[in-house]
Amino acid sequence: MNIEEQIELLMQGTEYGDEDLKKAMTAELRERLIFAGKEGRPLRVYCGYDPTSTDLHLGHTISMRKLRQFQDLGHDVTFLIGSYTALVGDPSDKNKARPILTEEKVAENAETYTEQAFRVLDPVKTKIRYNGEWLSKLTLVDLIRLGQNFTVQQFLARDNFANRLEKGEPIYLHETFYALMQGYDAVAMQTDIQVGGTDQLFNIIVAGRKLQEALGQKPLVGIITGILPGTDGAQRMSKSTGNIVPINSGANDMFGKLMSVPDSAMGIYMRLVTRWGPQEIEKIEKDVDSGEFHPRDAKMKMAGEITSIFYSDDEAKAAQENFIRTFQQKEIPDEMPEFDLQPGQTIVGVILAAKLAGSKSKARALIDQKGVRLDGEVLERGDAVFPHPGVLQVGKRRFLRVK
RNA sequence: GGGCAGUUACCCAAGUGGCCAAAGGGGACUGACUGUAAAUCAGUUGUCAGAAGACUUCGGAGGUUCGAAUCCUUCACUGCCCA
Repeated sequence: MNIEEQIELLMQGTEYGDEDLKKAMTAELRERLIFAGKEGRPLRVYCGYDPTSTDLHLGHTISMRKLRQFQDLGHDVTFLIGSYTALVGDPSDKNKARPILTEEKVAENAETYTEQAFRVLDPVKTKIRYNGEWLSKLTLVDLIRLGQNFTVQQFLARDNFANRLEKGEPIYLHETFYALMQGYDAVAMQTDIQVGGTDQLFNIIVAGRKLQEALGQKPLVGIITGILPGTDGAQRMSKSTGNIVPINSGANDMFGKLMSVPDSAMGIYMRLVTRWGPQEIEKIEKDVDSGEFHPRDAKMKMAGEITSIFYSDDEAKAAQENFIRTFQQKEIPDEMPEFDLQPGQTIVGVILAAKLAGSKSKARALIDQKGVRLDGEVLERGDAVFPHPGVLQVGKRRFLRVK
């Protein structure tokens, strides 16, 4: 791959919110790549992760995909665990202050986090470091010196702070430390390239670069990846909005969730999550536009590609077949949870016991709405004794084999 | 430290003594339509009861009243202004 092709790939799916900034970063990236080629030294690339949760979803993997692209091009990638920054809680992606985690919890989370991350990254080529390594050594004086590089106005200009200020919501002082700490990470690792989401724009472009410059280093190049919308296609994928595609919930589930993503979000999913490069993606989009490729089939291809990143190719293929059978041909899926019927148990009782509804009222409502079927027959009376063993379907996608 | 305002269901938000299980919106769920897409239409959304109805809920605790989300006291939390 020549330099321009590398740049095209590495800038795929980036989002700077400002053309000039993007141009500047592209130019600096080019400069670095040329430099690296001449010196014969790989670029030092990192992305930081706060192990605040352990259930990773597709949104978490975007920056990992980007790191992987650097890895595949032979660069030196560090997976930085924000053991110390997690203690503060990043204000960037929330409009509320985050609860502070304990050190034990952070260590515990880090383990499951990296294990999942290595489905995207190359484990052999990845360095893992913890930012507590250097942040724990900073003294109050050091912190004050770091703080001298920034003004309060710069912080207040950030979207999430400005919003909260306007809405009259609290902004805690310690939240402003976060950017300083992250900027110092870049200094401590003598970073060439830092990868992060648009929510990290300030932390990367302002804090990291400024501190490096102040401390006599060449300011890093920020690769700012776009935000992945959730399965609703609109809001950012996040656990609290409930629109996530978890990476650990099985191939069938992943495939199905990806198929439920609106068409409008396909482009960004392809750019941010798949292993495909710019040419492949453009071809798919062109064929869909011209009507040669049915959007549904394009989405299936995408869902298959993504599923096979996290599971084996065979599992991905099986998930696709299962999807076609269940939803396109309306047959029952080959795998579903099982339930042992107790004598005398009512229909509502079974739904409740199998946790297909949260309360009796909800279960009754589902039955009233004709949302409950047994072997394809709509069940009318919830209080009746469960008629006979069979496949119970609640809503469109929940199945239960009652024995 | 002082003054003022606020805290309502998953979220936003109306409600200022009975007609309040609590308007409206969002979200979620179900059905129709479909490509399990989007859009659209109809419905559901505290718990229990087959219906009538009963019970628990409006930041926490206590009180006034026949009756409180609404009034009083107190505590906690948040914001704004002043220092």
